[in-house]
Amino acid sequence: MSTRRETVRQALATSEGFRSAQDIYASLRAEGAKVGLTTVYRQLQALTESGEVDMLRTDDGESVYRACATDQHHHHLVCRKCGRTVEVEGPAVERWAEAVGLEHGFTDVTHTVEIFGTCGSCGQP
Amino acid sequence: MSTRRETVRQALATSEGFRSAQDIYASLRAEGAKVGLTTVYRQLQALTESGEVDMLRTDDGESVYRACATDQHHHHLVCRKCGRTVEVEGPAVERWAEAVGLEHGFTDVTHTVEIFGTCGSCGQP
DNA sequence: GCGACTTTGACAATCGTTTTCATTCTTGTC
DNA sequence: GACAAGAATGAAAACGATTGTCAAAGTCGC
Ligand SMILES: [Zn+2]
Ligand SMILES: [Zn+2]
Ligand SMILES: [Zn+2]
Ligand SMILES: [Zn+2]
Repeated sequence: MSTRRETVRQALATSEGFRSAQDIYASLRAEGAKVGLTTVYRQLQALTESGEVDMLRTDDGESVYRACATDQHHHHLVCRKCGRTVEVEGPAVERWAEAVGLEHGFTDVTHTVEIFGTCGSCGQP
Repeated sequence: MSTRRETVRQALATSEGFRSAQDIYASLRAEGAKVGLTTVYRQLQALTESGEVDMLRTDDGESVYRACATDQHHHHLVCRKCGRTVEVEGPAVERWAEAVGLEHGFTDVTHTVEIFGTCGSCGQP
């Protein structure tokens, strides 16, 4: 459908880690794509809502996006320095979160789980 | 030391759930306290750094603060509607996160885990 | 009281994100 | 093709939480 959607999708597809909207916008412009910042935001939002793209917030409140390989529920192990990201699953955590919610009488239980660290490449001084 | 620190501490102590800086500032002003927004931010930052107060980000990017009962590492089960919050611990999750990090060669592994839901009181229409 | 140092808070500045709205495509119809 | 109606686009303005600035006010030791 939208050619802009494809442009943004492509930018994410060729990225290893999570990237911010501004970041994506800048690199798209750098490579000559004619696209506006507003549209990048809109497409990212649409892609996120459709589940094609994962979004999370960095420590400083910026939203960052990533096109993950799997479309199943999963979490991330993210390198604080280079952004390298590994998709991880943890059935035990899923069950634990659900159980904790029910145990306290909560319904519609969801959770956010992210793991941060310094990856092997970035760890060597 | 600072009387302002105590004011903010008190505002948090009498709150059940997480509250934003602006929110705290507004209610302090409402009850006649003479304090500036900048100072509320500063005190919250100091309290957070000292570990007395927990901070997390809401879906819409706002930072919210809470004076938790325990000073040990823990996570939260938060009601989406009324904000009621339960402090929860999950040794298994701690180990899992650490293991996932090491398994992929990551060091200085940390994690964020929050559980959201609708509490019993808010669930009944 | 006085100087040195710290704390405070009104205000301006920052910055990611969202709104606005006029212009530019698309698409369906004649 | 021409043309109207609707959707998509993006430049610029608006927004809102947070942070920086800096002069005034408070604290402390003397
Ligand atoms: Zn790395
Ligand atoms: Zn999960
Ligand atoms: Zn509730
Ligand atoms: Zn933990």
